[in-house]
Amino acid sequence: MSEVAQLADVSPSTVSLYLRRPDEVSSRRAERIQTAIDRLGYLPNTMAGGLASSRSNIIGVIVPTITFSFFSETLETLEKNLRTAGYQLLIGNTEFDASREEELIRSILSWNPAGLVLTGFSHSRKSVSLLAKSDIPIIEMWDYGQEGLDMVVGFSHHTCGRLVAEHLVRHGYRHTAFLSTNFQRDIRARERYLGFRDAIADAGGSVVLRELTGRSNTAEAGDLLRHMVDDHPETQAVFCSNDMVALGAMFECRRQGWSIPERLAIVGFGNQDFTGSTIPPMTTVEPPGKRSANISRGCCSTDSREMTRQIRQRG
Amino acid sequence: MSEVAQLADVSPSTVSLYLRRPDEVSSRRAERIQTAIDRLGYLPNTMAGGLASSRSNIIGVIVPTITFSFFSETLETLEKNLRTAGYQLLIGNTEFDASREEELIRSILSWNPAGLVLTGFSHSRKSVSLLAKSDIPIIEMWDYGQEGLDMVVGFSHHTCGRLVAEHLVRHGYRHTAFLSTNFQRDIRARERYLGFRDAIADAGGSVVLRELTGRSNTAEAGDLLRHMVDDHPETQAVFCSNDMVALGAMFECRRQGWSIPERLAIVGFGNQDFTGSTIPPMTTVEPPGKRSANISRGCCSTDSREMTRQIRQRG
DNA sequence: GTGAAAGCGCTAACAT
DNA sequence: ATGTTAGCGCTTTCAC
Repeated sequence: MSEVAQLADVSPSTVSLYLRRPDEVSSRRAERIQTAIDRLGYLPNTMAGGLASSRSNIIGVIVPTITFSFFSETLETLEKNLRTAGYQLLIGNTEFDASREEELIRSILSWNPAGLVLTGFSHSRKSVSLLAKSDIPIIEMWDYGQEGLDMVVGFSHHTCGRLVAEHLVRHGYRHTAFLSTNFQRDIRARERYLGFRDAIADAGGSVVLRELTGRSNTAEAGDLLRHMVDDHPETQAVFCSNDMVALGAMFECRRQGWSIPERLAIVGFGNQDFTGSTIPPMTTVEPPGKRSANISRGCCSTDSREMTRQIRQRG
Repeated sequence: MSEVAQLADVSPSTVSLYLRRPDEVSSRRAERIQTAIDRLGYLPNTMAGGLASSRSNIIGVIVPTITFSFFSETLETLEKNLRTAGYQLLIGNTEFDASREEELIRSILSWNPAGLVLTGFSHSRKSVSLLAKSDIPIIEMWDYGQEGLDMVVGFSHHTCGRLVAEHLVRHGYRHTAFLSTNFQRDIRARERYLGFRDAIADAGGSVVLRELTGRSNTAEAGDLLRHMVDDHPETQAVFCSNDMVALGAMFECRRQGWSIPERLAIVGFGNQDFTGSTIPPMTTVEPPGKRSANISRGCCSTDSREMTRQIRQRG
């Protein structure tokens, strides 16, 4: 920067000012500075700036995995919105591991981030105390219904489960199943299950639970479904923890000659692009992943409950 | 840090040394320092450290989008491997926009990263000159066959297209189509098309090209396929630019009563999890996304051509 | 093995 | 609107 200042024949602080608030520098000098910057190919040193101002334009985002389409879409939307506000995302993925989350929080915090976005409410005790010490804005996303550390943007998975259950009951289904990715990994799938189970129970129906052992695996979903129906032939409807699981279930139905939804109704979660093209079109739930990006504009609505109502009835 | 030093009754530089190379500090003091760190909940300031040492543990990774499963899987694998080596990923997504890439390169470079991973060979002139000035290791991934800026890890999409074509020709198909996400966005899909087209031409066959207008859209893929077959009923096989497009194509076939692969063979790209569960199981290409992570261990093999041979013949 | 001193490249008062 | 000055919290010599 001092080189730029020298070449432009101004003081370093004027260059600094120009870089941060260009309109507070006279146009004559601004021009000279810009020329010098271009000539030298000057790139500011963000770390020096961050140290001096003791802040950064980094916003940490911690998700369980970026390979789930709803998380990667959330990230992409978040990034798109925050970028225009001048922020950079530092993305961490925990792989559904709490100790990994703690480690990530620690390392992100050490960057003096402008904010931190976490997934869900479940954090280690140490993570919580780390976060308590920092005074940056913290957002917990993708869940709703508990008291958060700071701000909460999300929806209630329990309610989501209830709504799907009520939807199915309304259509005459009583004997149901929940086909899920592993609860230990996917805590929110468990919440949806609990809400689903409660509402089905309220309606006097039954719920059979089946958890996959691996990560979201379409093939395993098919196998589990087949065995589940063997054990519980009365099952009329299956709520799957995500669209990929539901896709696996749909293919298995076809393999077994079970018509959808007459023999077995299938409901997904995620509203992935392909769900509108399956045969029959898949009934699924659209989580408000794209709206969560609004937090960047200070609109931290926690009242997104209504969004889980967005059950795409298709089947 | 000075607080820690005071509490542990050592000098700040000893604390610094302890943090970086613990075994070079006497165990007595090490213990005192660790106690002080725990008591104070001390978190190092990465930016100060980075400024002083003029390096960082950041590795920038720029991909077109994190919502394509092969990129998000590459990212996850990269992250897993680099994390153990003490690095942090700063992920940027260009949304297939070259000017956006330049912007990202600029902003990542300003963090003094330890390295930079780019997707493909296509960079703006300015990006190239920016990168030339920096002396950090640069990796171009997900493509192969051109001279790179520094290191290259990937495979030839052109060859991939050829191999799929040869595979189809070997199975007796001559009249083919290429159903693709938009070439302007997905340059590598275009490369696969070119290789495919050349090899089909060599075999005396025909190729009809259809590009989607939006982003990977299963529904649009179905529509395009239908119209394409209307126009070219002689078509026997379709190579799709990714598995999602292929999924849309498969559903459309079923909708139209076209048996796979008798009426129409479908080949995908990506080897996504679900491809093994479709009816019939989808023939697809497994890109070496997970092996690209080996770059972290200094193994920058560019000879990954053989990997495109991993055509999962299933149909 | 440990500490003192000198920066790293900026920003943020403040004075002009 | 511009320049001067004093750090930001570390790392890195270099003595000891």
